Amino acid sequence: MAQTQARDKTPRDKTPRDKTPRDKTPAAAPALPTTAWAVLGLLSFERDLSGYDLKKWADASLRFFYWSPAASHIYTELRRLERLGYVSSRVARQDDLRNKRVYRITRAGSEALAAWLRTEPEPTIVKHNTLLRVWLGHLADPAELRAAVEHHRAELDELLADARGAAERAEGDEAWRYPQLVTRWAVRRLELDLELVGELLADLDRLARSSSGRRRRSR
Amino acid sequence: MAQTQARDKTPRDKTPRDKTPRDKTPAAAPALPTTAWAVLGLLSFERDLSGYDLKKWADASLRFFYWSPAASHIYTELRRLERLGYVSSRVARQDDLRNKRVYRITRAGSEALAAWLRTEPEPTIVKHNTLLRVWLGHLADPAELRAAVEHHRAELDELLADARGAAERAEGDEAWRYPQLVTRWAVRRLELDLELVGELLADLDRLARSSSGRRRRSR
DNA sequence: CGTTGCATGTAAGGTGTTACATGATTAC
DNA sequence: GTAATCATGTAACACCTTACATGCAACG
Repeated sequence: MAQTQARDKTPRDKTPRDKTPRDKTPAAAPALPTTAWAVLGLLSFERDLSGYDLKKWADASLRFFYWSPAASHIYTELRRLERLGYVSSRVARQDDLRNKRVYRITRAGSEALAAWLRTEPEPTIVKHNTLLRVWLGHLADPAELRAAVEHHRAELDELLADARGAAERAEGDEAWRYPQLVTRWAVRRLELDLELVGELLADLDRLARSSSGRRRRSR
Repeated sequence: MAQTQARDKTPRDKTPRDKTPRDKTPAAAPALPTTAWAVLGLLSFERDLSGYDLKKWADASLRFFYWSPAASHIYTELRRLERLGYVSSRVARQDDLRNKRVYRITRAGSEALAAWLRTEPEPTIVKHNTLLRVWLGHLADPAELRAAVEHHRAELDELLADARGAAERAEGDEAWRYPQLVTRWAVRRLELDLELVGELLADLDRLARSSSGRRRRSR
């Protein structure tokens, strides 16, 4: 009962639902998709980042415990945040490269972000697409099932390597202690996940062996 | 680089994209949202289930390692599956209760499902909304941060209890060995998650103590 | 000379959610 | 009497993705 429900939207009251805040007081954080808060959060660490920078940052940090939005999505959210007054932007001239638009969090943005942090966290979302296939194992060829799980293991390996890299790179910096904490947590979690995958493979093999007596597989 | 990308859609070729299969040979599984396969998968275990039944089933199994679709969504997917010929339905009369429409997987449905199982699993999706808040800990009050994590722990506790219940209930049944395997896996994973949350709380406390010297919190 | 990185954005549309409507029966 | 369970469905729409367009600079 915990996993599904969502980021409570503003009650649907038929009016075209104006996105601009109805008054100046930012008391409670207005309903925004988590992506917007995540992008704003990235800008709370470093100023003058471009959409392109933010995408790279997201890939190098958010990705390990949340997920990384599409680049085009980041640009869209940035424009929304600017409309709300949560970020300001300016064009940074680069003589060697193309000019870029860099963003900076505003006072109002910091306050809104802090207010959002005080709201109750949405439930964790886990969609384990490999497990879903294992769950339907009675319809699959044991060897192919195994291959799917091993493919998943390879992905975890890669993700873990990346997360470890990120954890090392993040070391030492004062202001980044919380992201560090989370990155280390992500590493530990991926390690445990890999252990579980190992057990899963063993279970799978046992199951395949035990039913190989009257093996009546089509195809 | 693994977490984001998605269920590769059929290449966008401008034509209105007919959903009905273009010919009779079901060779490759047509692109369908995972939810559709999950619903079809539920029907591969038991026949003559109503939309209502399926929702309950999803809540009692899928939920622990995937997620549980909204009831209205299940009804929509069932109609799509029937249009595709993957399920058939009939009205089951009930004299005590309202009549209901029950569904059954067809031959074509089983084959399409098996074909889908042979496709490469989509990457695992994890959106850890509590960790996202911890990640932004420098903007939060330590006590409130702790409360958020404890709230998450309570949710995990509840989910774990439910998963354990499901694991017990599923025991013994021949045809359900794979779902059992997955449910047990989900239980183990939730247990590990709870351990990690404990560690996280300890880390958080350490961090809060170490920085309580020049505590300069706004508000 | 093709690919990769930098850099931004539009358009289309799929996936899934909430809100709500409806209505009967059983349980407290 | 009122809440919960059974049972199905429509409408609106938020969220996010892919495909694609554009263009320059550097690298091999």
